[in-house]
Amino acid sequence: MQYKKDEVKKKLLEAGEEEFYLYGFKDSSVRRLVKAAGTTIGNFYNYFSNKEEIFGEVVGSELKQINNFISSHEFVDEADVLFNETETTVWDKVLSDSVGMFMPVFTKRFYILIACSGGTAYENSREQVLEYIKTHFVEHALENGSIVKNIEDTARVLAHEFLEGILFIIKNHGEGSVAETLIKNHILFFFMGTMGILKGPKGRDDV
Amino acid sequence: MQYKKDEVKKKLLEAGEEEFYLYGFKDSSVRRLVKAAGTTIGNFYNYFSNKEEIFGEVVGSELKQINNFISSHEFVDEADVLFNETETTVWDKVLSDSVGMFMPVFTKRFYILIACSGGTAYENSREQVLEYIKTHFVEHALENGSIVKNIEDTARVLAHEFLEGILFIIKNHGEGSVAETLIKNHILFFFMGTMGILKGPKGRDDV
Amino acid sequence: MQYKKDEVKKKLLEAGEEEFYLYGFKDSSVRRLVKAAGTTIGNFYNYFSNKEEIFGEVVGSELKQINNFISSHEFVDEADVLFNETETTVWDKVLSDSVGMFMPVFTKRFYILIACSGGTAYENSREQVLEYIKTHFVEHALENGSIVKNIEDTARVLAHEFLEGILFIIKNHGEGSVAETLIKNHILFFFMGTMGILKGPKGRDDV
Amino acid sequence: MQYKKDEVKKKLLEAGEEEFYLYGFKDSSVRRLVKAAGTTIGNFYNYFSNKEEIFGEVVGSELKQINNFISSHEFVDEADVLFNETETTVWDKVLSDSVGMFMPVFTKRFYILIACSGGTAYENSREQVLEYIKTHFVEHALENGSIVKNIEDTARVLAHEFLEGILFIIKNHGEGSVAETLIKNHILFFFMGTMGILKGPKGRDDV
DNA sequence: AATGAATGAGGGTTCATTCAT
DNA sequence: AATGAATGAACCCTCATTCAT
Repeated sequence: MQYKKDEVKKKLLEAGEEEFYLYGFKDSSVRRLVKAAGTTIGNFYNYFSNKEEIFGEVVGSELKQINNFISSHEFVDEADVLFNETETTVWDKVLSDSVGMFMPVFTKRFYILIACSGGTAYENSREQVLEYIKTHFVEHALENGSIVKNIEDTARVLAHEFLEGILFIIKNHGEGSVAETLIKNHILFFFMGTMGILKGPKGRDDV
Repeated sequence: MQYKKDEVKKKLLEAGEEEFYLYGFKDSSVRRLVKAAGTTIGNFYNYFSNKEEIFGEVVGSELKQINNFISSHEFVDEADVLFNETETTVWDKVLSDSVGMFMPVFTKRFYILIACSGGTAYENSREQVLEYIKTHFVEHALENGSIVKNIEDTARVLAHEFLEGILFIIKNHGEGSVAETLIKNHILFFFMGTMGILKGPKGRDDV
Repeated sequence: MQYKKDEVKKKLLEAGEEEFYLYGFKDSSVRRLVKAAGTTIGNFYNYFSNKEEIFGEVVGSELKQINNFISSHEFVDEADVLFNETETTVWDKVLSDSVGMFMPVFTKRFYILIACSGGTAYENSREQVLEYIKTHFVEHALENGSIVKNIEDTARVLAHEFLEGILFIIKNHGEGSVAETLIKNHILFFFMGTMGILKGPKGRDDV
Repeated sequence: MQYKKDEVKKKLLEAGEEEFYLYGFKDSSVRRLVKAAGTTIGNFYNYFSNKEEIFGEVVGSELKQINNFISSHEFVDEADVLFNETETTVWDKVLSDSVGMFMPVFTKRFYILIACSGGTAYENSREQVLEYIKTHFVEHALENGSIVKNIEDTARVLAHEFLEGILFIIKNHGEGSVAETLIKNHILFFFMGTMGILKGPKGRDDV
């Protein structure tokens, strides 16, 4: 009976993904999960030693991908291009070229990792991503000599906002082309706003 | 009236506030709540007929305040001033004058009402506030002849982002003067970004 | 504030009567009772030391009355008249004359004592009344030389039936004139049936 | 299927039968029930989704049997024979022949269904059976031109009495041969009494 | 006398997890 | 590998009763 082993595990992971996505880890139910996967509670524990473990397997690869992404500095490099580009009309074009690079990160499982991991060992992932966004935002902000008060705290707020925008888009528009457009708008908005409050109104240096 | 009635009810409400704030309504525990309040389960039900009722008493006045605020159109009027002000240097001043008006709304209990009410009759509050923000954002956007794609969906994303920014500030900075500064920055950021993507780069109409 | 003491107690007893009548002792609620009486839980315990005590005061006098009735042999004497009357056409008249004598016993509180006392010290009242009915039924039955099998057990069944008929009438028709008619019919039915199975079909001795 | 599944379910149903029989549905306790069945609360909910479900499984087949019985009109046909038989000496013989037909209906679970179902979806069963008995009683009564006052109400009283007699026999004598004798006597008593008050004393029409 | 706050046991039910089969 | 029965703690809530005021 074991020849379908991988398939069962796959179904459990898929059902787990949906379960955690819909209810969050805390309010997820193993009973409901296994029912959706078409197997039984007992068998569930042949594949995972507890509820947290399957959560880890659902989001684990996502976490690696994020870490890879972060350490590759791809995003930072793109941001550099935008920040250093004074001619804002170019932004739209640059974004269109590079947003496709970010999209593979912004998946349903990314959403689960960040927004549904409360009560697990992964619940600090959000904080890590937040810190990453904030750090690079602050770096650029300081480089550009912002005169904004509470720059550190404001950076955290904006980082949070940025992240929440992404999560909202994933949640409501999945991973399709509409999502891509919205994320492009979102990033554009974010840079516009950032430029605005860091460099001053109109995004110019002369203020 | 018994000797400690008001005091105990106050303690219960405070403990409830903290409980709902930390765990959300769904994952809150009456046992933990009453323990924190220094009383017993049985006594809890002398003050509230069920868990949802105490939640209602914690956030009820908040909801009224929000509704008053929304129907007063104060925020909309302020937004009008900002949107119609082409000289962006004025924005900072206008905001400094008016942000104090919004602050009384942005309380911890506002946070609970919006972010911790899942499972209660109040869980649609978030959607209402979101809709309110979106509606007025879209109105102005359309007035200003935006060329952004998916304006409706983008509006929802931005509305969500705006709300999340506020909630984040409340969660991390309470209701003090730092919070006020952050909210000012946040709103400024939001308008800068909005102007940017609606009117085009540099906030000008000529693009 | 004590000048209305008796009145409060009276209201409690009335509310108790209704409470026990509607829900029975076990499922009765002191909270509901005191609410109906227009007073408070605390005050209730100034008048009665516990739930069973008020039950006792509601049905106590009833119990005495029944005991008086039983020891007075009024019912037995009437039954004698009927049993010894071979001309059954007279029964109706005899009953009409004597049923008024029984009616004061068949009150709402009698119903409560017999049918709603489960869980109290009074729950054996039913058994006592049953025994009383059975004893006098059996006495007459033996006197009349019944040939029925299991006369003792049958007597208990019939006694129970008789009692349940009375209780049903009280419950559904109160203590008015309709109730009186029904009780008359009921007793007539009971004697007819008793005569039938004890003396044989047609109530004659020759079978 | 697990090794003890059927056995445990059987024990639960037996314990449930006893629990409902002793305390009625409302005052029954799942904790007590599972203790008597030798299992745990948690396990109970592996077999039944709630307290009412096990009640349904205890009495469900009984309800079907009653409905079958009622719709088969067996009882009515037997009653016809008795009512139309003027020679009452035959009654005893007729009853002896037919009472065995009713016995399978008069079980402990029938008792539970009728007398212990308060608070469940089955609590109207008593009323249905009562109505059934009353209807057929009234039919015959009207056919025979009774002169009894309040025939409708009296019919309900007698129906109630009849039913209570049966329940009492089940409660006190189980389902054995003694019960059969008592039920025979009970039905005989019932017909004797009915004939008596409907047709007049001595069961004749000439009064 | 009157108030109602306080207590804690018990109500039905859900849960993740263990383990015998 | 697969099944689902078994466990017990925890969930929200109701109850009769006590006692400080």
